[in-house]
Amino acid sequence: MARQVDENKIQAIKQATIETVVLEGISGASVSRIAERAGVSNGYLYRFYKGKRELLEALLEERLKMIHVLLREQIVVHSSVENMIKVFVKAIYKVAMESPLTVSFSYRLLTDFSFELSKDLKNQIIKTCSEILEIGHRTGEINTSINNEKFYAIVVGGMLNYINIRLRNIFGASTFTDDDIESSIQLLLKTLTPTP
Amino acid sequence: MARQVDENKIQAIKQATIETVVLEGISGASVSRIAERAGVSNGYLYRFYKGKRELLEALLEERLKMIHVLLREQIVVHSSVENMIKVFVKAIYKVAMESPLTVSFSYRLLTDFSFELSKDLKNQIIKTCSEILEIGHRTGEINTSINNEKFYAIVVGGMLNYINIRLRNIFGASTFTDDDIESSIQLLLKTLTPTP
Amino acid sequence: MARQVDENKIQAIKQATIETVVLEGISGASVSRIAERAGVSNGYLYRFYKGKRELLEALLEERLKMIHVLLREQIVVHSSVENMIKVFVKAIYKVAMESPLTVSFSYRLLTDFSFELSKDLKNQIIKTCSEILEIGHRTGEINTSINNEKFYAIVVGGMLNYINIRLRNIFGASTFTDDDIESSIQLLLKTLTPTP
Amino acid sequence: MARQVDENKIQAIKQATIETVVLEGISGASVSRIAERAGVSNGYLYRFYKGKRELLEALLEERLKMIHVLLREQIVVHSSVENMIKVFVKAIYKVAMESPLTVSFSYRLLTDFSFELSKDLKNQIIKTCSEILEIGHRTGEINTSINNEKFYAIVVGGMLNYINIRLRNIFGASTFTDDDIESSIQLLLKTLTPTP
DNA sequence: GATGAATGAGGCTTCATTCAT
DNA sequence: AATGAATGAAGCCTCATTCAT
Repeated sequence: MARQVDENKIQAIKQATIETVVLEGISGASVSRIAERAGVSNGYLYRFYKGKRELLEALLEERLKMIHVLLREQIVVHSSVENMIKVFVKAIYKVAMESPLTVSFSYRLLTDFSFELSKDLKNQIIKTCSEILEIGHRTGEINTSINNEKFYAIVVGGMLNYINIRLRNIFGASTFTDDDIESSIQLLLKTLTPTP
Repeated sequence: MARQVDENKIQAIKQATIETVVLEGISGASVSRIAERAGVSNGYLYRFYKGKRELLEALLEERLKMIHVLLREQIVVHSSVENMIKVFVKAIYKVAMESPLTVSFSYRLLTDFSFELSKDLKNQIIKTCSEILEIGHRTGEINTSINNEKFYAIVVGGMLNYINIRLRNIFGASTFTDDDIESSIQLLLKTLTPTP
Repeated sequence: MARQVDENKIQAIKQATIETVVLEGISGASVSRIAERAGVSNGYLYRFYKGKRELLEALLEERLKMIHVLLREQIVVHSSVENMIKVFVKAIYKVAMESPLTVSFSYRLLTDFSFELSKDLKNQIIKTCSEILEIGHRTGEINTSINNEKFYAIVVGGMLNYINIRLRNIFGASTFTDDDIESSIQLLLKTLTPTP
Repeated sequence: MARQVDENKIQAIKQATIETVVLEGISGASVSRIAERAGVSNGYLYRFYKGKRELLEALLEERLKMIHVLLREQIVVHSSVENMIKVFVKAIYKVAMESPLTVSFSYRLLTDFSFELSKDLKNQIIKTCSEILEIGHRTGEINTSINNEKFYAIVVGGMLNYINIRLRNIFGASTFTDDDIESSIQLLLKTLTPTP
């Protein structure tokens, strides 16, 4: 009887939020500006999110969950950390090329201490990291001085940081070459490797 | 004498700004809170800065100019990129240990695309990077696929990112060991080095 | 048949409005909350009322008309003011016991100067009051210093106020005894009676 | 050095709040309208009150404290309940004539279940009521069936209600005669008196 | 007819900025 | 010179109302 919820509009809100946060900064991302960019009325987003913070955190959660899945998938498929890293890095670059703003968005909120991930996702990420670490330590691929936190900082944080800086100047025409991917992989592996 | 007082107050404002931004977030850093922390009246701040944004950008500029100087100094003193990196990294860590909030501050604003560096500083940074790169390419220490942007991303961005993540959990008691410094150096050199 | 359904829904809306206003306050009584409580869609309500204010005023009008009828009926049946008051008070208490929220609702809106009764109802009430007054003055039952306004304030306002205060603490288990009724009657009569 | 807080403006805010609530209803009393009427900027009142609710409750508290004082003073001066009531009623009427809106304001907020008095004031009021009751029960002036709550409802609530209804139509030129006062006194005394 | 998706005016509040003192 | 009183634009959010379905 009534109009159906317009899925396009929800997507538009998500997309507009990501764009606005990245292009105008977190404090520049006012609800009005997001709504305007999404082509939606000011109060509409409150039908789906309790407020602005919830919107941002939900999006951060969604994006990081996606990244986590990329990491977790590798455990199932590969038995060496090297291969896990290789495939993971390639996957991240794929995302960065397809929707660069998304990566910047994740990075920005992750960097801002005032946004929190859910306990649940945090635990999953820690679990995945320790599983990979355990493998790496067993196979001797990962330096024993590296703990969960450092591993995450290097692999996820490091990748996001690097991509973010690169993206800063090349939005739109963002192109990463195979060399970029390959050198990132080598970089990460080297960092994790035990010092001889 | 009068000028002395002013200098102290300006320093207090700068320090308060850095602390407030890092500890309460960019959006939590209102002018009142900064002024309060600096022990200065609300409007006093406007004697030196046109507004809040100018204050933040001036501070960012100042901090990054400082970092730039650390980099530039090396060109004069050293002839190999390896030594430049070594001394630069040590210098950055020194700053991070003496005033960790300063590093976090620079990182936070640098990450936020809505804050801009001056054209002038940008150019200087680019110039310094290309001079180092030129040396590195001549001596064969740096991979030819690395351009100005990548160099900056890796050396400055990478360092700030890594230190910031480490600082996140250890404010106050922040201690970096010689091992941290050494491994960062090795990491950067490895990344820059041409693949054999 | 179709009309039957409508009648039920209108009643549900009315009842829900009364409950919501009393239990959540006038400003807490949003259209959505009323509609939700009535088990009706948000917009359905606008088929019968132009807007929220009209809904509230129509209900206030309806309830006060009802109270007015209780008063007016007495003129036809009784010839002494004493009897009029007696029966009227009993009738009001009956309503208060059967649907206490209704009484609170009328009281709340009547108390709020921003809601208006229709000119028509106002005139009817004035007319009824002056007819009773005329009788009372003729029979010597009512003090000549009491005019229409005072009469209304004492008899209707006073009753509603007293019942409302009592109800405030006893919603649900609201019980008024015969003593309550009797003492209210005595109180009103005494107040109206000429001082010897 | 800096401007001094303008006491007039604070008074203007209080007065404007009272006027707006009474004349436009509680829900019509928006912060903008209050500020406008007070001739003060929109955000100014947040320097003195945390928010709209606090402003209203502080004012309610202030006004009711004043009424409570009027009641409490009588205990010290008089030994019979009759005299206490007499002087109290006269005092209330005085207030009603000097600043009628104030009385309406108190009544309105008191009637709205969503506004609360402080525990402290509540306790003081209860204490005062029970002291008067105790005296009245000892002297036989007050019906033993009347408890604190009923006493308060009849004496304070009843007076406010009556005055409020009367004021509704006569703002500005509000005049209460000595007869009004006298009949209110008789009314209250009669209500409290034990039935023979 | 009936729904509830969608709107946007308006509410409350914060805070950068100005300016009288 | 320095303060902080005062402003008002702009932010977040609610909700009465409209209208496509």
